[in-house]
Amino acid sequence: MTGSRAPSVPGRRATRQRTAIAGLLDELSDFRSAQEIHEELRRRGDGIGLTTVYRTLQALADAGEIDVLRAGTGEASYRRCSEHHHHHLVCRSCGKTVEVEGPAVEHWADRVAAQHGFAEVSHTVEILGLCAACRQT
Amino acid sequence: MTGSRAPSVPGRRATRQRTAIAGLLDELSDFRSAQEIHEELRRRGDGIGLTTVYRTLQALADAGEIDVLRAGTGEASYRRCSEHHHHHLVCRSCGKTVEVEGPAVEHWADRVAAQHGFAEVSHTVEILGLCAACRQT
DNA sequence: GTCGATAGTGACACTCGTTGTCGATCTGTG
DNA sequence: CACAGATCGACAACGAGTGTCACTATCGAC
Ligand SMILES: [Zn+2]
Ligand SMILES: [Zn+2]
Ligand SMILES: [Zn+2]
Ligand SMILES: [Zn+2]
Repeated sequence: MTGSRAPSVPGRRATRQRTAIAGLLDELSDFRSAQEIHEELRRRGDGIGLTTVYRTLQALADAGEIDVLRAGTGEASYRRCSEHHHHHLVCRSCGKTVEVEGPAVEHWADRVAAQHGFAEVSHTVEILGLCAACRQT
Repeated sequence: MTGSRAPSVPGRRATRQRTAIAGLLDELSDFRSAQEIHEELRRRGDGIGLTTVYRTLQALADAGEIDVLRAGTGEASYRRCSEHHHHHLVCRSCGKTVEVEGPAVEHWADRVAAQHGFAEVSHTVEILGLCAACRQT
């Protein structure tokens, strides 16, 4: 289903490393840090440099192919997401992630910004909590 | 008059450095990083260590006396805010900050989290844009 | 006012996520 | 296949933030 995503961008070559990273991201459903992704790839025997992982994730994020989540510590986490605009509901214990939408929020943000004379508006909305599974311990 | 905010907390002493930091925060209306606050205090002749600035801001944030904003880089910025729950509308060019409220957003976040079985919910909402002044250039 | 316990300070070393460097290597084209 | 240049990755460097610890300042007790 999430099969072959052509690099398509001119000057962007398909390499073993990029294929491995993209493949792993397709498997995972929660946000993972660059270091976690690097470790997992190494564990699987894919020799790959940490620098390359950082740069590839950065490029994918810039291209809008993956979402970035900056937790409290400033450490960035990455996740392959659907294309349309959405936000995340994340378990602060296990990292379980749910994509959520909220037209009301989108309108509110635009309206508030306009009322104060702001333009070219963007916004960040993240919801953190404890999922049902993590609560029953 | 945002005059004298008593340290009041037992074991919390009033020092020249803390008074200077609190005083500067009272003057400023936009988010400033620890380093910017440190520089400004030095410029004014208040000899003060960067470590102390970091720790004092951390303590004030923990005590809920100031708000923390983590920009894209992970660098934290601080600002004295009103006490009730609110969010921020920030100009990405000049840093001008407006406090905004949105009951609709609060309810939406709680409802969405509950629907997915999440508890102990918190959220982060920030709106970025270009203020009217910055647009006319 | 002075004394003393102790919270606070700050120069410095250090952590850690992330980025810069640059010679070696790989890819895709002609 | 040969080649230009994109890419890789080990290593060094960067920068925000924290830990350390000897020195200092605060403030309640006297
Ligand atoms: Zn969970
Ligand atoms: Zn949105
Ligand atoms: Zn502005
Ligand atoms: Zn809120």
